[in-house]
Amino acid sequence: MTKRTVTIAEVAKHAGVAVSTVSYVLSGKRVISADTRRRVLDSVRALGYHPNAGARALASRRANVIALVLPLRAGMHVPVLMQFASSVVTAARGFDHDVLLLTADEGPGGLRRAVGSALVDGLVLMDVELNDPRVPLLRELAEPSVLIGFPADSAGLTCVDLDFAAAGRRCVAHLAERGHREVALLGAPAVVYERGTGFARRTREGFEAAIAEHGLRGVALPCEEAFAQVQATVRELLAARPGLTGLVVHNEAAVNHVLETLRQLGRRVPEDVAVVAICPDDVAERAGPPLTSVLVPAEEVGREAVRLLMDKLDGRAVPEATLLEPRLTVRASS
Amino acid sequence: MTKRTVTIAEVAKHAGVAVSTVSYVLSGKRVISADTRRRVLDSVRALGYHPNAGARALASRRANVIALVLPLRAGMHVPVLMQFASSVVTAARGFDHDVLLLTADEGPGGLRRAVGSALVDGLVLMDVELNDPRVPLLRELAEPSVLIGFPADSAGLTCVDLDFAAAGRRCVAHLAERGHREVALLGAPAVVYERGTGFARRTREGFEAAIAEHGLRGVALPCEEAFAQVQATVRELLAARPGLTGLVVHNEAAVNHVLETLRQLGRRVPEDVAVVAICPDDVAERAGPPLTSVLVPAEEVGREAVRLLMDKLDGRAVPEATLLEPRLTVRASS
DNA sequence: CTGGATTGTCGAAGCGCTTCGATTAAGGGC
DNA sequence: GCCCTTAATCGAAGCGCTTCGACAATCCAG
Repeated sequence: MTKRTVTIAEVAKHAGVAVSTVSYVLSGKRVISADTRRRVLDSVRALGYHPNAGARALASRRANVIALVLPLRAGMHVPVLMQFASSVVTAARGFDHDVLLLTADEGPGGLRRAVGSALVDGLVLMDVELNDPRVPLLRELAEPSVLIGFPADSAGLTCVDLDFAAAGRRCVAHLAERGHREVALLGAPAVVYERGTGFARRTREGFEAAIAEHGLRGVALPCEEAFAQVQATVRELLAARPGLTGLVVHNEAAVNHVLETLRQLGRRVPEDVAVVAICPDDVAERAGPPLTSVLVPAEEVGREAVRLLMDKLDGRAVPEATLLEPRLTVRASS
Repeated sequence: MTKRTVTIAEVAKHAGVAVSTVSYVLSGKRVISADTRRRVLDSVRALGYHPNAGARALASRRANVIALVLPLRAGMHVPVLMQFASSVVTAARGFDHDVLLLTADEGPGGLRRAVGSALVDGLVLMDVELNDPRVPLLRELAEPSVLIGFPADSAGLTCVDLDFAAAGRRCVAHLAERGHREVALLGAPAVVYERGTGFARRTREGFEAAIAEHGLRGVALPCEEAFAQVQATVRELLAARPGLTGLVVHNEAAVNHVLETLRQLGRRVPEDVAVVAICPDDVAERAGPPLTSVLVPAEEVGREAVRLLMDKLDGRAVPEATLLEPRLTVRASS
């Protein structure tokens, strides 16, 4: 069907116009008469023309590609990353851009190379931590960029994330509304807090602020993910706080273990203990019972990140911080 | 530090050589004296030179980029995809290639565009199903490619995957060795079999072949993922087959629910029922008790896919099918 | 009518790189 | 010592596209 490789010159000849006219039809950067435009587009279709990406990038100094930079230890916090990635690609395609996948494993050289070689026009960094080593590099490169997550010093950077503090508050507010007076947060494993991962800390801060505000009693505890450890944590928690009737779980790997332990201890959910989780919807829906939850809106975060980056690439001003509102879905656990 | 954008001409001037000499030093395609080479490389470093990717692609007709094509409904089978992606990127970088992320959501046009515009030199398709719509397109495009997973008709295509049939057999063999005589496979949700997803079916076939071979009694059942449904399935299974003492679970979302149900029914693992899972190591390790498991070696599959693609790009012959041997890790559940 | 805008199209000059001869300088056989 | 290799480097011609200035044709105010 289509010839081996069709160039703009062949399209121009086929349509009986100059090469530059074809280019202007395709880019819309100059006015071309409707008649000519139609003929050109017909030729494009007839020949199966696709502009050569390299040539275009070279001439226009725009690759129309953005980089999506994976976090360092890809092992962590994994399932949601794929959703980010997927939505970033979809959103970018909506702006006629492609997405290059980069890992931070390659070190600073990798980013420097991608930017220096003009492979990409901008960067989206996923899962940024409080003291992320990619951040100083980013400042040095001065390439348009958007971070998913907040570093310790976010001055001058464009960051997007779910408002985890609000999510923590939202969960507590929900439990307070339901009449619970003593609650607890089971969060990420201790090592995650130590590493300074923003989302874990911010949820805890939101949780603590909200229990103060609502006049509840409560604690925030880290929570490991192995069954035996979860079991021990939950046992100790309930033993230490017999009056506890509300639980916020921000740990999707542990949440099923938490539920099982409650059942083992004879605590019914939601009659004896109400549970609210911060986790993806599929985990919440599959749990027994299905969990009232706040979702990390990966889809929306990715889309927003791309939108912001496109604004920056086009020289528009963007807000430094974009925090997405948590939405709580009530299911059977509260 | 580094100037705005350094070109090869500036490097050449700085080193006192011709532009082409710099190019040959960098590509190694012609012999350059050790002395000149050193001077050129010094200049490259001093100026912070990065070859412009677009120009290079245009002149050499090689983008040094491969496409990684996500499956259609990214929702399915998700966590492992990120591991694939990550290992594909790492492997590709080892061959001095970058990775462009494409979704199948964009439809055939997306692939056609990426290939037609010479954005990419080759394709890796993730999570290929038996009747994957991307496959006919791939044949039409005739672009070097490697599939992760096997379509119904894989003639002429290069495919890589874990040998799921062998994995199913391996699990049964392990249970047979431990003296179990009646076993069952709890697999993917019914809809996955109906869609014709290769890995689910092949595991079941391996399982069925192996129980025949070892003279065991057994059934293979699909398994939904919601807690209540898993519970019902396990209850019915145990009621129908009181002599059952071995379970193979090929469903990482359901496996914790299966374990809880066994506990509820008073069946101890491994004393009363042995469980072997096909799932990522982290899920197996976090379970209670930690599960004997066969891992989907995502890391290795990704690396292998890239190696094969590079061979094809360099015109080397490659085997059509590459099946990776399953490795079984014995933990506390068998 | 005429002259200055406006509209639509063309041609050519790059963008930064690779690659193909061509060229020069040594090296070696006789 | 001469001629033919071989080794090392150079120069120039593109690769396919965008973009700028120029130009012809059309328009409309005066």
